[in-house]
Amino acid sequence: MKDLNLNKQKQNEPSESHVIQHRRQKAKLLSDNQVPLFPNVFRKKFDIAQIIAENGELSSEELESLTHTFSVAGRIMALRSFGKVTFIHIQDHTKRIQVFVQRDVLGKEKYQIFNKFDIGDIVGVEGGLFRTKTGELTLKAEKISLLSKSFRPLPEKYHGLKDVETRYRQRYVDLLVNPKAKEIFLARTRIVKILREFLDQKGFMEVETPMMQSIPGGATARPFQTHHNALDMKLYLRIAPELYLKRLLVGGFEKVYELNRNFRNEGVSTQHNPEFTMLEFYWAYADFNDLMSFTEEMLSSLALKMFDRTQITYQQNIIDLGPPWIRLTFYQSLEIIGGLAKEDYQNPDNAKELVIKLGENVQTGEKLGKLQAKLFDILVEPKLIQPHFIYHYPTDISPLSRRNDEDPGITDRFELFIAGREIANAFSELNDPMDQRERFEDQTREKDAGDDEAHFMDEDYLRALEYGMPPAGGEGIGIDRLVMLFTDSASIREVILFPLLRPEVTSG
RNA sequence: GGGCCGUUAACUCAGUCGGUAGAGUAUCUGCCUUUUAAGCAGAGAGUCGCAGGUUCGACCCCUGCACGGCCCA
Repeated sequence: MKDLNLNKQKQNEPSESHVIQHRRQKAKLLSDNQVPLFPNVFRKKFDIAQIIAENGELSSEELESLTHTFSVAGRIMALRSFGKVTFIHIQDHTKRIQVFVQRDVLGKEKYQIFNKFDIGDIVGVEGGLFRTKTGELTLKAEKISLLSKSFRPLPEKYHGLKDVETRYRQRYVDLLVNPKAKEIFLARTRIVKILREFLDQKGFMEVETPMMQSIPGGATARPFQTHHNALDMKLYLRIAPELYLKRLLVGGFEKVYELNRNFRNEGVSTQHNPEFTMLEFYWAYADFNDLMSFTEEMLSSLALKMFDRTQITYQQNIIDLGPPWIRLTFYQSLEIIGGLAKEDYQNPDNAKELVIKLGENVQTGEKLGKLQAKLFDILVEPKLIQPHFIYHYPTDISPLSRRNDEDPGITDRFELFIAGREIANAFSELNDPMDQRERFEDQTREKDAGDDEAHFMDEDYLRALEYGMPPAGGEGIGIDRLVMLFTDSASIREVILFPLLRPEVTSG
């Protein structure tokens, strides 16, 4: 095989990295020598982790006495050549293992071909195991073949890929070179799986309801709009599955859940991505008190399954998810944690003045409940580091919740806060169609007054309630935030594989 | 939407009171049969985010824009 003599060749495309050009030329050289660049014929017999688990403890002598070979496939992540012998590390979806490649074993021709392989190439290897002088379990290659040629250089081996923008835009590279990134998404998958198992085991049934809705409901948020061409109709991406799941309670399913994407047309921050994942579940013949205990059990058992204990560390805070969690009413929290007196938050003028003093905007005609919620957001929420259930929210910010039997101004609703953030929102469901209609009408008035987050009127939902919905409790848990908590991630973008970014500016 | 910060080689980063750029890794060439951030010798590689302005001269100073990060709304 010829040498490349790359230095003598003029680079005619200066916009492209030299590494890429070199690799194109190498690829051509391999092709010219009848080495396929992307063959799909190799079948590996082992995952690397399996080989290490089953043989990692064996002595040199025991390894020598093994009669069978091992075949693995993976990406070359490191390459150290000594001329007639080369060490590489290959990585598959489980682990890395060192491979020792010798000219005397492969033969001159095949070794020369192997010498054209690059870091980043995916290869298949077959050979026996041995231990190097330094004791590392290593595969002695009897055969090594190219399975997929790589044309782009991987990031620097020591510092890895740090640039946050590149990590998000090219997550495939991030996952390849940053073990922490990979761990986060493995954890995410485990968390989701454990939650599903928990709900399944409790007799809940997973369902799928529309993500494209003609009336977006179930949350206070601005929706995305789209259009269906054939039916020539306006559609919205759902902001929540809530109203559909409750229709299913009317339909006779008593325990349902949905764990999937919602879309809200709002800004991007460390805690908001326009598309995000929610778990919502509805439980007939249960109320918000039942849901508090249920939530304690669900999340503490999740911690136990993930870490074998109920304590988790989040951004330097040790948070104990072991039940029972602190329970305070909304008003209690304003007083005890927010440091307010009754007249500060119960008198609308005082509340309004205080909100403005705290630097928040107030719209004209804003209801007391909304002002109180703003006071809560500023004065209370950031202080709720350990798990807190805050319950009995004002009725006028809870248009789908059942009123409290003693006090119609508040609802049987709670939110769960951990690490200063809302993790769950739950309530005894409002199943009185007359009350629900009035609440929708209220919301419609607010929408007309300019609140584009207010709820839409949904006549079909009201019709469903008129057939009769069993008394029930329902809850939503933000999965992204939960994963942040369990993976100690400061930004939601760390737990979303492909977070929303502005389009990349392509030069030329 | 506002404030602050960042953008220099494929990657990680230096850098200059304003005199058109450096290191390590990676790449290429040569040597090397137990290395592991391998080593040694040599070489190539940059529209200093983009566009204007000030200046004899701008990567550096000024303005605008783009993308990203953090904080605030």
